[in-house]
Amino acid sequence: MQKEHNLSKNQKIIFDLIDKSRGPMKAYSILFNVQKKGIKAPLQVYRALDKLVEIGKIHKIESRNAFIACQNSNCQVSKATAFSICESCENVSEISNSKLSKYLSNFSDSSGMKYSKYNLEFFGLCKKCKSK
Amino acid sequence: MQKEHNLSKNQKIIFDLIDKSRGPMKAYSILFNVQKKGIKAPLQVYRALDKLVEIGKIHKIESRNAFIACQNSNCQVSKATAFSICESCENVSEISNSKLSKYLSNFSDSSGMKYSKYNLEFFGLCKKCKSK
DNA sequence: CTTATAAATGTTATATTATTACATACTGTT
DNA sequence: AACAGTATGTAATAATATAACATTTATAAG
Repeated sequence: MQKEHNLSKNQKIIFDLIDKSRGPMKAYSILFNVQKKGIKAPLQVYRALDKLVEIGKIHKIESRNAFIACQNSNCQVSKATAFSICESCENVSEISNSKLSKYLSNFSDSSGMKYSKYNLEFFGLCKKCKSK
Repeated sequence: MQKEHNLSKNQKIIFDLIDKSRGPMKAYSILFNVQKKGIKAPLQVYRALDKLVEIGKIHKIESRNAFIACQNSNCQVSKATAFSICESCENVSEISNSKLSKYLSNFSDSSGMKYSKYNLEFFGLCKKCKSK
């Protein structure tokens, strides 16, 4: 049961763009693409991105400074994320594997720290690129 | 048996600084700190950082755009890294847990992609910050 | 030793990513 | 209507990172 977040005008414009995109999008590429819709400044983009990340509609791919729509319908908040990234074609996909997420969500080490969030990025070559 | 990498002058200056630092250091803070040693330009710093990352002497904390010395003596290359990050004091430490690294190194999902590298960042409150 | 090659350095300029600061407007309560 | 919280608009600037080009140093092969 997903809480309905009524996206604001800018949030909706930016989410729709990212959601339609094939891969992760960078902030200034988003900006360029939404200028015709009246969004003129980087800050307008970053504010929408911040909110969309906060509510889990998109995730940030930290190693790429790029944003991707959540591909995991029951992922309400970005607190347990895993991605596979092709180092050749830069294709990114979200991994939803319940064993992995269980394992990592319950992970604790000797430091006595309780983790509330994690982000995991796997790198390699995707099927297509491997066979080239 | 660790391959001896003879660091160059700039690499050594920058590695020593990061290694002595308590926590992760940002590129421009490194630059500021090594200017008295004759390193004047961002690119000189980034080139040394790139090399040090490549040979595994330091790691990049992607979510923070910062660099930390490898705390794991047998980690020759940055191909399997995990960190715990306190969201309050920003303390970062490298996790070396053989079960975790085995689990992740052997992980494969349905996409048919074979991973050659991963980076995992856990977030939470460290012991000190939790008790405040 | 010298020639070739790769790696590292120095320098300037510029590209890319992200935030500060401040003013205004919209949305949903009580 | 008054308030609080959220969102927007705009300009300026900070922070992070790379491109391009010239030169020098280190390493290895002949």
